[in-house]
Formats: sequence, C-alpha cells, structure tokens
Amino acid sequence: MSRCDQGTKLETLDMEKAIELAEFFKMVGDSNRIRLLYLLIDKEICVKHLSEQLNMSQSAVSHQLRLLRQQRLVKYIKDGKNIYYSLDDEHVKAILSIGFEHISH
Amino acid sequence: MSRCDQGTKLETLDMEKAIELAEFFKMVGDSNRIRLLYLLIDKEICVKHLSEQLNMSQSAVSHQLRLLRQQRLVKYIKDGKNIYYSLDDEHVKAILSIGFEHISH
DNA sequence: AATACGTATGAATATATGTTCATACGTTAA
DNA sequence: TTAACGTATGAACATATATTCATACGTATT
Repeated sequence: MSRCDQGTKLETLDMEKAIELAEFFKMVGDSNRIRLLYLLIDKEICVKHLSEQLNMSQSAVSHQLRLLRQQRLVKYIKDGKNIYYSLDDEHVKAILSIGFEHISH
Repeated sequence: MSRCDQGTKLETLDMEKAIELAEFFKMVGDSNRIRLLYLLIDKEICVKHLSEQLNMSQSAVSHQLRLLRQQRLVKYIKDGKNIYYSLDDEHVKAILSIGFEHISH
C-alpha cells in the first residue's frame, strides 16, 4: 500500500462550489481592496473619503466597490448625494485576522 | 458634522502589509487551488494523484503547487520518485470554513 | 546503461483583472 | 435652471494569471 492510497475518500468539493468560494476569496486577493475593507471595519465611509484615504481615483474605488457589493462584502446607504459604504459580512473581519496571523508566522 | 467624519482614526494599514495579505489570499482565489487545498485537508497526496483527482494536467498542478509552496500554504516530503504534499498552515482550513459559511448565507 | 516514471520549469498563449478616461446620472445649492 | 458635487459605468488599455507544450531532472527498474 503506497503512501498515496487514501482509504475512504472524502466527497469531492464540487466545481460549482469551488468557483463560488474562489469568487469570494478573490475579493480579498487585491491589496487595494484589502485596504478598503480594512478602512470599513466598524465604520461607514463615503466614496470620496475612501478614494482620498486610499489615494485611488474615485472611479477605481467605485469599480472595486461594485465588485465587493456583488460578492456581498459591503453594503451601502444613500444620504443625499453621498453614499456610505460599510462591511456587509461578519466574515470579512475574521478572514482578515486569519491573514494577519498567517503573514506574521 | 457629516456622516463621513470619523473621530479618531485607526492607523492606516500600510501598503506593504496589504500586499503581503493579498498575496496570501490570492492563493484561495482560484477554484482549482481551492479544490487542491481541499483535497489536502488531513491528507498527504502526491502530484500524480492530485492531477488525476482534479482532472488537471501534471504540469498545471505542479505550477500551482509552486505558488502554494511560495506562500507557505503547502509543504512536501519526498519519497523515492514521488513527492507528497500536505497543508503547511493551520489557517487554510479555517479560511475555507469561513468561506463556506459566507457562500451559504 | 537504457527505459520508464514522477515531478519541475521556462516560454508561449489565452484569459482575467485593475486602472484610467470620458461621460452620464442624481442631488443639492445658487 | 444652471452649476457644482458625489457617484457609477462602459470602453480601452496595461498587467497579472493560469494553462499548455516541450523538455529537463532525479529515481527506480530492467
């Protein structure tokens, strides 16, 4: 019996679910989005302030926010001409903190 | 006082650290790598078996394993002509499970 | 020594991703 | 109603990423 044999198999993670997971994780796979999400921890911030603090163009921020919305990592509320974004996910903070642990090995 | 004002600022996440975090998270941002990592949970598997079970070419698997090694998500041991990979990180399982929670909202 | 096997890797290619630019939309103030 | 502001979006572009193909390397078998 070679080292590679595996006894009873775990069920295979199906491709659809793997893709869904990947789509979600991709959201934290970009440094600008990470900085953005980090800013939103425990705060609501409008797009203009985000773009200033991140030193990114308003357009770039807006495009990123669209992705984060689509993957339900952020939510927003409108207030006049401003739109305030905040985290829409209990998991975002958890993920970031695991990441921190990993890189400070 | 507009809604956007933030009282005392949290310190900014510095760019270097954000990049490091992103590099790590990118590793779980691809469906094939996720399936690969999922297979490795609690098991050591050699490259050939990985490529069979994932239905990927040996070369593609090998390239992905290189990335996962570089980011210290997997480790390996050699045994003759086989090389057995396994998870090198307590955090990988944790991250995957958070991902599962997220997508089954 | 020759062959077969498992694995790694560079180069090329195809695709995905992030940013910019231009512009449109809605809201507020003049 | 015109102008200014905040935000969103499509198209174009540049860069990053994943896979394939060809091939090299080491180990085991004959």
